[in-house]
Amino acid sequence: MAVDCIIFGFDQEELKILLIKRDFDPERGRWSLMGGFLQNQETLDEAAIRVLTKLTGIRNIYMEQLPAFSKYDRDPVERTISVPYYALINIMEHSEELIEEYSAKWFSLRNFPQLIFDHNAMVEKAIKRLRSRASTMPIGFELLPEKFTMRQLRKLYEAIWDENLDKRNFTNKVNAMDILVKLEEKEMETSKKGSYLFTFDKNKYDIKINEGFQFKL
Amino acid sequence: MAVDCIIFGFDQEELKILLIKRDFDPERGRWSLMGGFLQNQETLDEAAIRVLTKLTGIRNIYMEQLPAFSKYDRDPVERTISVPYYALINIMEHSEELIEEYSAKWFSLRNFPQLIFDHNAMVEKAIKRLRSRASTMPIGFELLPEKFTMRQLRKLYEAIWDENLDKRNFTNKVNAMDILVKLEEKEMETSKKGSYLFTFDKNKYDIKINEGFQFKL
DNA sequence: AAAGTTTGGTGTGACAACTACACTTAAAAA
DNA sequence: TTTTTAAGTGTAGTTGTCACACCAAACTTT
Repeated sequence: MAVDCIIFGFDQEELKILLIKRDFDPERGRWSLMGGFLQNQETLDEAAIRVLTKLTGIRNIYMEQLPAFSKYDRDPVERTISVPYYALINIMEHSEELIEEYSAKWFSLRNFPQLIFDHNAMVEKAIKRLRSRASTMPIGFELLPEKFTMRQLRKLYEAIWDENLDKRNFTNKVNAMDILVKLEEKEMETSKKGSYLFTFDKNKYDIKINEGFQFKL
Repeated sequence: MAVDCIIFGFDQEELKILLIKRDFDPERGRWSLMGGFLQNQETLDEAAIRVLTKLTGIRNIYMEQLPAFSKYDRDPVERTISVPYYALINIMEHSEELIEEYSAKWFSLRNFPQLIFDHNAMVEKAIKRLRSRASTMPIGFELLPEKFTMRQLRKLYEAIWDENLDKRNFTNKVNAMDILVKLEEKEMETSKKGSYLFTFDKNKYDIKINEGFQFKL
């Protein structure tokens, strides 16, 4: 039993995945998802957390289990059933050292290499799941820094769904949900005028959920 | 590695699950889900199909995998990771003989016994998944006979979501999707006037899906 | 044969949500 | 001072959703 992690990040207005270059057999030298075998007394979730932290150095990563891949010859060495997890991280927080240690690299989702075994299929499934989850759960914020602009948020959703979104409608929808806090602070990098920063108010969100609110984008 | 099946049926305007009374150890005599161990060269899906057919006698059962249960001591005998599958069957088609062979019984979802291990949690997860799937995919028909009345369809969704639905709005919504065929035939059991029978037009549905249609109830 | 009972079948108006769409503002750069 | 760039904002038209009530058909009862 193994777990494999599809690690998503968001940078340069693009979705990225973190892949490792294998320096071990089989398939040494090829690109693959970061994975690991299930250990004694460990749940699958725990194994995934272990693998994720090992590669990124981050704790408390958002992740979700996907359906298992179980074809008996999917791994040529020995029968391995792999449970994929997709994970969302703030790409700025990962540890450069660890990434180097594992010869890992961020790839744009639009253009990444062929992976070993059935890992490409796992990535496909992960994207699909991410797309549908992002519509109904506030998981997008996991991919952004603590403070973010409306533009970043919109570009993120455009990247996830691979479609353009109307600026005003998007802002209106997000504001209508009333789960963000608009800060005094402005971000001055991407424009001369500067744009206000927001944070996700998890507390307020939880309260609203209890009152029957439903996230929807 | 094992699979466990949450088998749903619909009868008497109620959702039911099919449970077996174990005549083997451990937990002999208690109620549980029907399950089985993964065999050589078999995928998890194939294992689930095998288990489902063994108990119901039906082939081509709709089923979907749920996240694995992997606590290391969930099974007291030996470490077993179990992948639950929920399945939807037309309750009229199951084989009475097989059910007897396995001392299986249909229970109302509103009132079924404590199950072994973590099986109750599996049922919980299955219900949740069924509820959300039923909103966006035409899987309800799997629980009904080939020909069904509007009332049956509505009562089914009322049972799945555990809420009352307005008769006219439901009919309007379903008709607006235009994926059912209204037959000449009437069903005369439940009313004096008789009510028209419908079938799900899978073909038409597939065509509409390709054109961008999205099932929604 | 008339009245009663039961379930089937149908339409509309009010309200909410969604979509398309364009100009002004702030600040830095030229 | 002008130009450039992205930020920020509102509305009208349309579509979808929801609440809601009566007549029809056929059998049962008296």
